[in-house]
Amino acid sequence: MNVTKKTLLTCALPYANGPIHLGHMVEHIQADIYARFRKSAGDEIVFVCADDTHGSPIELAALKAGVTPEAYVAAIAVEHQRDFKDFHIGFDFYGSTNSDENRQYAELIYGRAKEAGSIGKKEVEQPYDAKMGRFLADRFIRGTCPNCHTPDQYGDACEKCLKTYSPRELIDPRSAISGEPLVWKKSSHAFFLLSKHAEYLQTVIANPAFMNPGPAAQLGQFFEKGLADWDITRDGPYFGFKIPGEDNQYFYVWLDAPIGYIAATEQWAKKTGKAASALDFWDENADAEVIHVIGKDIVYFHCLFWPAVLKVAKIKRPSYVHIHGHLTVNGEKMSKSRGTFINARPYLDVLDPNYLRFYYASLLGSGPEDLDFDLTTFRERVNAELVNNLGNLANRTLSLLARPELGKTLAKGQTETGAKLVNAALARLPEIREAFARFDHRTAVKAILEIGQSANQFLTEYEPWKLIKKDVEGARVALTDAADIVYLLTALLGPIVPGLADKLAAQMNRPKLTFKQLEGAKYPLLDRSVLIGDPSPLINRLEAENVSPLVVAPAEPTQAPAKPAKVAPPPAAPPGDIEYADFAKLVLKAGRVLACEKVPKADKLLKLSVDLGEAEPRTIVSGIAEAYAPESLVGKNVVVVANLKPRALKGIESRGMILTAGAGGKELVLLDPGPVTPGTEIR
RNA sequence: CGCGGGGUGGAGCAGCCAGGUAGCUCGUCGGGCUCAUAACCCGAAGGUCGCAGGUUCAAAUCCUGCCUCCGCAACCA
Repeated sequence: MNVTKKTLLTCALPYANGPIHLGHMVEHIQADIYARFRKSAGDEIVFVCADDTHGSPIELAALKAGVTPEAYVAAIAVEHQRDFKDFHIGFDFYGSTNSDENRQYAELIYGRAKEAGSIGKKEVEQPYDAKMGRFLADRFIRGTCPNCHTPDQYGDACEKCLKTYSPRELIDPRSAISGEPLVWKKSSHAFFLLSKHAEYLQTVIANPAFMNPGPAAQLGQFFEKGLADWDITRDGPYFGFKIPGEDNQYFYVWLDAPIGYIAATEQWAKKTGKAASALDFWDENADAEVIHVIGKDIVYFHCLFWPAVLKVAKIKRPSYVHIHGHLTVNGEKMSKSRGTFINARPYLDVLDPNYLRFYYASLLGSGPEDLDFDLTTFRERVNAELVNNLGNLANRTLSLLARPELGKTLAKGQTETGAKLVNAALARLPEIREAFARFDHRTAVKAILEIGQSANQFLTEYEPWKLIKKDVEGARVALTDAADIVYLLTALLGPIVPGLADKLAAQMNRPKLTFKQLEGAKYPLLDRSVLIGDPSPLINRLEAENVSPLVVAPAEPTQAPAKPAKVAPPPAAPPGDIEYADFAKLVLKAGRVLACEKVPKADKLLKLSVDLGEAEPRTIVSGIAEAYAPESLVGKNVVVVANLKPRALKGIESRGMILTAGAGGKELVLLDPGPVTPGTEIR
């Protein structure tokens, strides 16, 4: 990646059907750090993003909410932008894929792909709801299982006998939306002929300057199987752009979503006048770089489809795709049922964004590894490194200088020891620059911490708090040298925690430094004739009670999202309190385990026979096999939800649910109702 | 043989791609300092770098095999 050219930087477009969460922030914070660093270094870089607004999930969500899709995504856009702004994400522009600019570029690109012979037509026959006038995805189809004849099963698999099939095999298939019988309808779809570009794509992804070799190797399997052509048509009703020359057909959302990068650039150009058009960056021959920052889940789209589409459309392909890992919370995937799904807004309600920015920066390397958000680690790391090392350095230095004896005045002279201290810090700049430039933010953080430590050591050595009692000028000299390092931190911390860098600069009563200024600089950095300002603690320590509200009480599981395949998993608003009447619906009973065995070919399931004081023992399948050996359960008393709708698991009908406490997997204990008669109701 | 990622002092991680001093945060123990946000500074204890082979003057790092853990997917009502 050539860092001297003007650069366009993008984040993946968040899908406009749910709020921004801390997983999104991993991406946006690391990209923002990169953008701020490049700007501080004097490079020309434009940072854009947009909401991804099209597709069936949004169309149907709007339908359900009783608003137009346009109104639906407009409301989400306001929330998204507020969340990003409050995390200090400094976009130059934040747009929407539902824009005129995006339509124009989508049509342009489609037209050029067609001219280039990369669009094919194919007749496809799909399930159709005649009453609603719409084609149906498998999950919107219900019917009787062709294998076991259980009624009301999904279009692709039976929950009872677990056989998978195609909707065509279903007996009496109906639309889940209207209940109307399914019909099959033919439709002619446009396909992007990806298979024609296999050779080109293989050379693109093999270039280590284009993408990380790990994910590139994973893409290799697609070439082995042969690249599948890509259906880019969706029949109406659909929320998206109509395909030119077609009646009721739209571009598939994944076609126009990345084109949103170009459209957002165009919108930025129009708004600011800083470029004639998006083509200043995106033209095949433009003297510019395009960098995408994406999660490892959407590598396929960005590294295979997208370069091929751009090539046939004669548009510049990205020079670098930076792939990052996902966020885990307490070592596991974020989970609503465990209360570890943390949205951006609830975080902002309780904590300063700089804590999270710093924490992420301290963990982010240049590879695609996941990173973990653990409340204790988060708190300790932020306290030790940001608050104690750096924040406290600034505070102890400035508050001494602000004492009446010194009167906020800096020393005039220079010292050898000061020169040594400051020049040693300046000598680290090339390494810090290189780290930021390859998104290796944690290496930069480490170097910055070492600079902070050097100044703390310096203060311990010269003890200005002692000197001030007998040699006021000596104290002033030592503190002035330390303050040079504090001032230097305004530049180094700027990309990572911009809010704190600004605050620090204000306390020093002068503008914050840029990387560019720093790179030509030598000791002394401070203009000695300017007084410092009023010091105060830069940022407070995090106590356990500050962070504990982040992990909320487990929310009730929402309806299972069938196929979450988009950029952003859509978190629904957590339900509030329930009525007593809802609780009263539950029938909880004590049961005794009569027999227990492992379910074959299932790691987590045990099949139990439980006496509930009824005529027959119940068969219950429970996901506790990792925590309990089957034989250890026989004779135990357990708490059972007795009136849960029966459900087939691995082909066995489970009639009830056994209650446990704990995170799941191995960390899980059975609730014990005590020595009561089987069948005793629990209230 | 499904795909992928790990196994480094008590905990969590970096170092591995470009072999040559085992590093960081927390914790433990001892000391210093007392300006600062119970902070800062110094020192100590503690590691067969999962196991076994191989390459090499030299392996945490490269190669081979094995063990093991964790994600994803299929079963957590």
